[in-house]
Amino acid sequence: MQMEDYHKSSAQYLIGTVSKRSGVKSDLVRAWERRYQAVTPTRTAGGHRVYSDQDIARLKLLNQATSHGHSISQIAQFSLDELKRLLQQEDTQNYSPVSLTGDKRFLAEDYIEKCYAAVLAFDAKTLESHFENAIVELQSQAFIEDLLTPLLTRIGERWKTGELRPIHEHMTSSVIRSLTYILRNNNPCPDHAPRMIVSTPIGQLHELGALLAAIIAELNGWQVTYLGANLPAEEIAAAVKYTHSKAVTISISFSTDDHVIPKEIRRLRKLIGNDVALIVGGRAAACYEAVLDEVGVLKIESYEHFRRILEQLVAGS
Amino acid sequence: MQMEDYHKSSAQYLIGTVSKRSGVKSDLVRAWERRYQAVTPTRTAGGHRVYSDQDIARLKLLNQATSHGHSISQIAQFSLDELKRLLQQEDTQNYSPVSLTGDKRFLAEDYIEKCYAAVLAFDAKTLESHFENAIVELQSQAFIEDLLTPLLTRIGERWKTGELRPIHEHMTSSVIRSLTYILRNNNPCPDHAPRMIVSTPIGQLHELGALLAAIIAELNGWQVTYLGANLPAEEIAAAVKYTHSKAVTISISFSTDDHVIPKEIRRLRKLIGNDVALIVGGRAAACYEAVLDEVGVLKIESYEHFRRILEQLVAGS
DNA sequence: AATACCTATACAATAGTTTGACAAAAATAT
DNA sequence: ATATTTTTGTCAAACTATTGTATAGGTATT
Repeated sequence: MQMEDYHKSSAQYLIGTVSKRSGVKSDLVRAWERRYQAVTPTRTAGGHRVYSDQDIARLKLLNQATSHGHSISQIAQFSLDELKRLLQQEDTQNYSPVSLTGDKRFLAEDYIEKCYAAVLAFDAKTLESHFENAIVELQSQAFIEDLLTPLLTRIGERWKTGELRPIHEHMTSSVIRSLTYILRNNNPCPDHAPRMIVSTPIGQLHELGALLAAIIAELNGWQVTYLGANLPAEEIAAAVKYTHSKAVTISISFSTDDHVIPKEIRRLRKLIGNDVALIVGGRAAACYEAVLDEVGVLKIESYEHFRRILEQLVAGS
Repeated sequence: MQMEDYHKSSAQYLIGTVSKRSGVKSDLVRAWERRYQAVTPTRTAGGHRVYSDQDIARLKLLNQATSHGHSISQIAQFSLDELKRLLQQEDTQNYSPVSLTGDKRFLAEDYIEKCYAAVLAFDAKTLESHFENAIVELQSQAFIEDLLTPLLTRIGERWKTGELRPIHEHMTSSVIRSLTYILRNNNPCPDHAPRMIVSTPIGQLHELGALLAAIIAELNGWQVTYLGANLPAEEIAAAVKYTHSKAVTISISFSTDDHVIPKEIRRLRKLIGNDVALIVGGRAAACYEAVLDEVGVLKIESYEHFRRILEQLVAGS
């Protein structure tokens, strides 16, 4: 999985580079290894030591710690976290930092608050940096489920009450769209992944739901083409044809009293044929129950439910 | 299938070309192949090595990575993605490699063709990978100027003639939006960068122009908040207030005969006041000359001109 | 025929390895 | 307080690995 790739690609530096980066002389690096196993590099076929980024970080911290008066023999075997804590305690003689042991649910809630605050303050940079940290801390899975889904739901609600303006949503989707890149690279999709088109029908300008669906599908092994909001049925159908997609997901966030949406859905079904799965999600999807049932649509009821739908589609082909 | 033909048809360079483009001497390219299988070119009937674009990008990255202290034997077999990640992490610590003299203009034209072909084939994955390689090969600056600008212009034209459909544009902007992330990380913006809002006025659904403006501004040291397309003046103005922006850039791609645009522009100027610069670009901007002059708008005439505007705004504050 | 590319081998410059020694500093015992 | 250990950083010698480059003789392409 990702973890393994990550480790594989992190064994890479020879001792000279490590020395420059960490500030610990080569001889000393070797001595610390010999005497206390402070680091345990792998070796090349020829016997040269090969270090990872973690090792460099470790040596940096050890170096700092020793110059703060700690004896190398005592701290050589500390973990990265322990070393960080050590130095933090010393730098800021204040109280101890956050407990890292807390379960992810709590962590995610914390992030939701921070992210929502950034949205409210219209601070894209901070929002992006919170997201980046959250992806690392929570792993993609929990990031989507425990942070992104509830956050976007909340944004949808607050938008209705007038606490948030359209631009808050625009800004948020802009940030999330650029994050897609990281998420995709964390989970490179297989070569013969099933394809999917994600969009929003004409008249529906809110794209957060669609964006979320696209991300979830990508993380579950689909190759997604995300088209953004507000597209007529013909266009969506054309994209399906071009990409030979097996499924289309559209998101409906607001109900309108005209008949545009039902018409579009019927048209879309006719254009893509019955072999392509049509999936509909979004807060207002329930308002069109009748049409959806009529044309054979899979309705998304929850995050879990969407995942099950995706799995079944892969299995049943 | 088309996909595969398409990929295969791009394997075509001999070692001399590869050497010039990647900056790795021919002898060394061969040595890296012999010793570590860093690249695995195909061969002509006569035994000459034949390389693909991917190989060139790969060698370029390997070259950069080695000058960053990685040992070639350790990284030679890394995938393109792993190498990119490697260098991205390091770009955070800043380090600018020497740019080669090779004529980028020609290279960029080559990329334009490839990218356009991918757009036409509606192949998002390939398009993204071309963009990624191009950013590495051309450096951000030339990527924008010699590849992205002409490519988007061409897409705009072909859209008019009906060769391309709306979804082609949607797909392209989707890909470019997620690339924003790389570009931003290549050029981290300073802490006290001037801020700018970029959007498209109500009724204008084409966002490629705005997207381009946002990217250019970011590369020139602005902190940009990109809001996407189709926003009323009130919203744009609110975003300006929230972010304390010094400038607003809006893009107008199509002229409509109603009076929506002129009204929106007048309203926008009134709402943001005279202290905030109002910049307008886009193919159809010229159609509204009268209003633009009336309310004091900076019109973008070319890539170069836009950059000058940006510089003057920074200087004159 | 000229140029560019091929293989194979060689070679020098770095940069890394081990083993062991040594003195300054710090800790401990007297 | 003084003497004795222990810890710790540094260095040197002899040797090996890595890596970029060079040379020689031949082949492919234009």
